Amino acid sequence: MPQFSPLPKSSQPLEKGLHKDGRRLTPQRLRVLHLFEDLGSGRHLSAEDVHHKLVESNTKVSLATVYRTLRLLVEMGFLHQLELSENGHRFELANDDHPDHHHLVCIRCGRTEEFECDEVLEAGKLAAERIGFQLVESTLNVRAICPSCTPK
Amino acid sequence: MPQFSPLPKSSQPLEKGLHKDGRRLTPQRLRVLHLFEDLGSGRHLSAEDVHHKLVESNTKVSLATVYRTLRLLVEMGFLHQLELSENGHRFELANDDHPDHHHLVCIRCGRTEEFECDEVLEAGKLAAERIGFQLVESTLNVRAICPSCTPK
DNA sequence: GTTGATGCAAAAACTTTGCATCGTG
DNA sequence: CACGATGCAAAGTTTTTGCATCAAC
Repeated sequence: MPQFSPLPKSSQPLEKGLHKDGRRLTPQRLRVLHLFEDLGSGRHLSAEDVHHKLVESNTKVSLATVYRTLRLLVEMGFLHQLELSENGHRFELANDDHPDHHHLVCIRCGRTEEFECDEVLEAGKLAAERIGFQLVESTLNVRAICPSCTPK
Repeated sequence: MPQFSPLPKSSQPLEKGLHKDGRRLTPQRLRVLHLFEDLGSGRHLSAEDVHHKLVESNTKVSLATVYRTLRLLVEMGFLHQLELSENGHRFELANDDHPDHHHLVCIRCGRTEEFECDEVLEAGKLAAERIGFQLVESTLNVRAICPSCTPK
């Protein structure tokens, strides 16, 4: 009988949120969320990354379920979906300790740094208000070239 | 013999930029750029949109060439590639009359509005400087829900 | 005439879906 | 034990690529 890594402790908010909508808490959903939590804030993973890491740590999960779960966790507000990659979406933990923040991406090597800026958040909020939209989130994407990729 | 719409006047900046790198000015490249110029600033087209519009106006061009041309025009700085769509990239004219601006997207219906904000640009510039990156561009993506999509 | 660009079709990359089966509640 | 979730494989999207041919320079 194969050895599986132990299931993480149940997540109260996840379980409650799921049951509220008649959904079920499954090991796969728990693992995906815990993967992000274990890695900590500020990690940007693709669906493929998530699948790889889970399979590596002996979690039985299909890529299709990873896609379904990531979409679900975004809808539920546990993850944010980032729009900064050229190829494929990336996901990060939506964490209260690490609120709305922005991304600085090197267009050559893909290195990504984060930063916070209240003025930017305020500007996004104002822009939405002024036109009568209801704000969901606003993020500043800064495209730049990092020191290692700067031509001498 | 089929009737083709007349070729637009040659674009000096496009022609010069191409020749500088040993590239060639082709009718397809000219048409793609002129499509954006004719539509004016603030239009966000997918590769498929561009292909459709060109074929509609009797321009013989393949989808593969549209993709190749869009990438080229972005590299050359004639177009910007937007990162705001869930499915597929969108492109817009990079116009001096219509400088760095930001996008407000309805996450339900996709309606997109633009706005400008100097504070945001300044924040992006500062963030890049502080970490030693060389700024390329910074845009604020505001995700929101437009009035028609707001639940009553 | 050279060599870069195009068109076509095939393939690659990414994501969704139908359906039988499994397992949570 | 009902019905939501999963796995698998197939299909759908979006984008890229190899290669023969075409055409800009």
